[in-house]
Amino acid sequence: MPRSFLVKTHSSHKIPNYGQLETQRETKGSCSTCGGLVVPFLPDEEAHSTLVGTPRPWDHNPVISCLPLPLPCDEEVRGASSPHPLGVSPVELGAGRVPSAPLRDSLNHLNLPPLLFLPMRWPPILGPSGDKVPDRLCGVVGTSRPSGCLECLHCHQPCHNGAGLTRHQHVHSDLQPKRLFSCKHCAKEYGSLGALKMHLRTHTLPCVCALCGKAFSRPWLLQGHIRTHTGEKPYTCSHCSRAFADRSNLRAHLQTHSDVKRYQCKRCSKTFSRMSLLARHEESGCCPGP
DNA sequence: CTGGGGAAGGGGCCC
DNA sequence: TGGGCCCCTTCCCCA
Repeated sequence: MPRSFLVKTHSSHKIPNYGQLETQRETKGSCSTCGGLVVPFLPDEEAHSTLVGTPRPWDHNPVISCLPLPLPCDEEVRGASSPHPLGVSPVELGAGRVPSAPLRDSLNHLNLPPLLFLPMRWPPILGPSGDKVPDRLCGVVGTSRPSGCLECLHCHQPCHNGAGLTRHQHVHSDLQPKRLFSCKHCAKEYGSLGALKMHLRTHTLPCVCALCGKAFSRPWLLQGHIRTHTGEKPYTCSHCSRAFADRSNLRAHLQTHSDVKRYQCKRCSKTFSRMSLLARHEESGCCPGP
């Protein structure tokens, strides 16, 4: 497929609105860790089976912010929903914080586990000294001890505060199921939401050239593209003084000056300056497959 | 067919 | 957490 097809022009593509996602997270009064949106709590299967209908330590000291629940639809928010798996109503869950339909759709497409949005009417969480625990500590899975400090649910290690508990629980990272964030546009999966967000840019192409309208996933790609308009070539070969707009192209060019080519055909030992040249060589029949 | 330049895509790392 | 940067790779085109 010609790569030109991969580049969406401004005229043919709606300008992506990343602000839509961002503004959804700026709602005041929500958890600053998850933005009231996406801190999935993933109990293992056993924990999940005991979770439903069974009082847990955090029922009384909800140090966790988000429980695995379906994304509520507007109807559910208004209280016309079916019984909740945890036996609580959307109102009890503080479902006043509900993402917009487009955002909800986006989140659902991310194949995230079902989420709950941060309850707004929970009583303040009190720390060891009786002070209110800041919102930033929510998302930590733990329970309070009689002494007032927090305790790890995995090994009962006492921690003085939520941050300490968070740090401690990194040692249990192998107990957490590995989560994958799936792209709604393609089948790719990523280990973090940040990586997925980065990938999503390759679909939305938010960086648009003001001169020709071509769109790119990242600003520096656009920067490199603009050089094709300006003719700027900041990367100069020290051997032949030839200049390039792209550092990688200079690197490839430097290979042409090298006596030793990096890529060698396993069959005929011929060497090539680029992998693509070697691949083409092999495809042309030097190394026929079995 | 081959070598090489140009342009661009995308993951990872660092600040 | 996001942006910038690095690096590698891929694809197209031309000599």
